[in-house]
Amino acid sequence: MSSTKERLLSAGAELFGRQGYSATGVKQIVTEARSPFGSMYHHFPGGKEELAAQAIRTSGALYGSLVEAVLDPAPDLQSGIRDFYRLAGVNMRESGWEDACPIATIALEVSSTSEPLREACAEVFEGWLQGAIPSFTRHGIATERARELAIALVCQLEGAFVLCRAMRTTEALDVAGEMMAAGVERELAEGSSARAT
Amino acid sequence: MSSTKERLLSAGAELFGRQGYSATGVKQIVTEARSPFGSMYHHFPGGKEELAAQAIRTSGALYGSLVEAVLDPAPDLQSGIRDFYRLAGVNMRESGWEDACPIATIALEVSSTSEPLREACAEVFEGWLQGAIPSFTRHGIATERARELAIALVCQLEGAFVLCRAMRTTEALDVAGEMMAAGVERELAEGSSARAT
DNA sequence: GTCTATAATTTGATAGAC
DNA sequence: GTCTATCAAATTATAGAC
Repeated sequence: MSSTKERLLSAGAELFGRQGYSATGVKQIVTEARSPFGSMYHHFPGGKEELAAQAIRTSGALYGSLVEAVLDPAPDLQSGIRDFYRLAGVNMRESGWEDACPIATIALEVSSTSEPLREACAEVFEGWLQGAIPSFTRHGIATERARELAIALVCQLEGAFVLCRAMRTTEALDVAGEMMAAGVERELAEGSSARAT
Repeated sequence: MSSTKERLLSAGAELFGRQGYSATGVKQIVTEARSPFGSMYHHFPGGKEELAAQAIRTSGALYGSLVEAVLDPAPDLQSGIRDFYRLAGVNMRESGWEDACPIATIALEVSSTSEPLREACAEVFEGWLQGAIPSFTRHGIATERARELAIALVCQLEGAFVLCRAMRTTEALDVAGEMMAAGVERELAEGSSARAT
C-alpha cells in the first residue's frame, strides 16, 4: 500500500531528479502522484520546498544504500565498482537517459538559492561517503584513504552522469568506471604487496 | 565597449550557471544586463531558449580554453592538472560557492526537456575533450588513452563541483585533483619506463 | 483527511510607439 | 534598434466546503 504522502514524495523525487527543482511544478507532482491538490499542502505545509527537502533525503538515502548493495556482495572491490558503473549505465540507457543521480540536478540548482535544500543535499552526500568508507576499509584500506577513494568514486559518478545525459552515450560512465576500478585494483595490489614485505 | 547583445549573453550565462535555466527569468536577465526588455526579443527572436543556446556555446567554449590555458604552460602535465583543480577551488570559494561549471546545471536540467539546449551542452563537452586530448598526447600518451584521461578529468571536475557547491568545502576538488594528477603522473612514469626498455 | 475553486503573483512573450 | 505597456498562461499557495 502507498499513502498519499508517499506517492507525493516519490513522484516529486522522480520529477525533481529528471527536470530539476524549478522546472517541476506542484501541479505536475500532484498529477503524477494521482493526489488531490490540497493534500499536498496538508502533508507538506511548507509547500514545494518542504516536499523537496524530504524527497532529497529519502531518495538520496535510497540511492546510497543501492551503492552499498552493489559494492558489498561483489567477490572483490574492483568488480563491485565495475558492476555499479555498468548498472548505472544500463539504467540510464533504458530510462531514455533520464534516470541518473536523484539529487545532482537539485544540488546544482539550489546551492545558491535555497539553504534548506542545499543542506539536505550536503547531508545526503556526506551520508554516501560515510556509507561507502566501510566498503573500502573492509579490504584493508586505511580510513583516511578510504574517504578519498569514496569521494573520487562519487565525483567520477556524478560527473559521468552529467556528460552521459547530455551526450546520450555511456562512454563517460564506462571510462570513469574502468578508471576507478583500475585505480582501486592497483592500490589494493600495492597495499597487499607492501604488507607482504 | 559591450553591446546590448553581449551584455545579455554574459548576464544570461552567469545566471544560468548559478541558478539553472528554469529558475532564471527573462526579466532577471535584462535587469542584470541593464538592457531594455524589448531588446532581448530583438536580438534573440527565439526567446529565452535561443539566448540560452548561445550562452551555453560561448561560455562553454570560453571555459574550455581556460582549461587549456592552465594545463599547457605548466612545466609538466601533473602540475598543470593540480594547478587547474586548485584554481577551480579558489574561484568557487571566492565567489561564495557560486562559480563552478558554467553549463553543468543547465546540462542536467534540460537533457530531458529541451533538445536544442541538450545538443548545445553535448557540443561543448565534446569540444572540451577534443581540446584537451592534445594536452595529453603532447606528453607521449596515445590518442585513445588521451581521450579516456580527458573524460576522467572532466568527470572528476564536474562531480567535484556538485559536491563542493552543496557541501561548501573544496575537499572534493582537492581530492579529485590530486587523484587525477597522481594517476597521470604514474601513467607517464610507466609509459616512459616502458619506452625505455 | 480529501478535494475544488480561486487568489495573488510571476512567467515568457508580443504589439506598437518612438 | 530602443523601449514601454501589456497579454495570456502558468506559477505557488490559500480558503473553505465536504
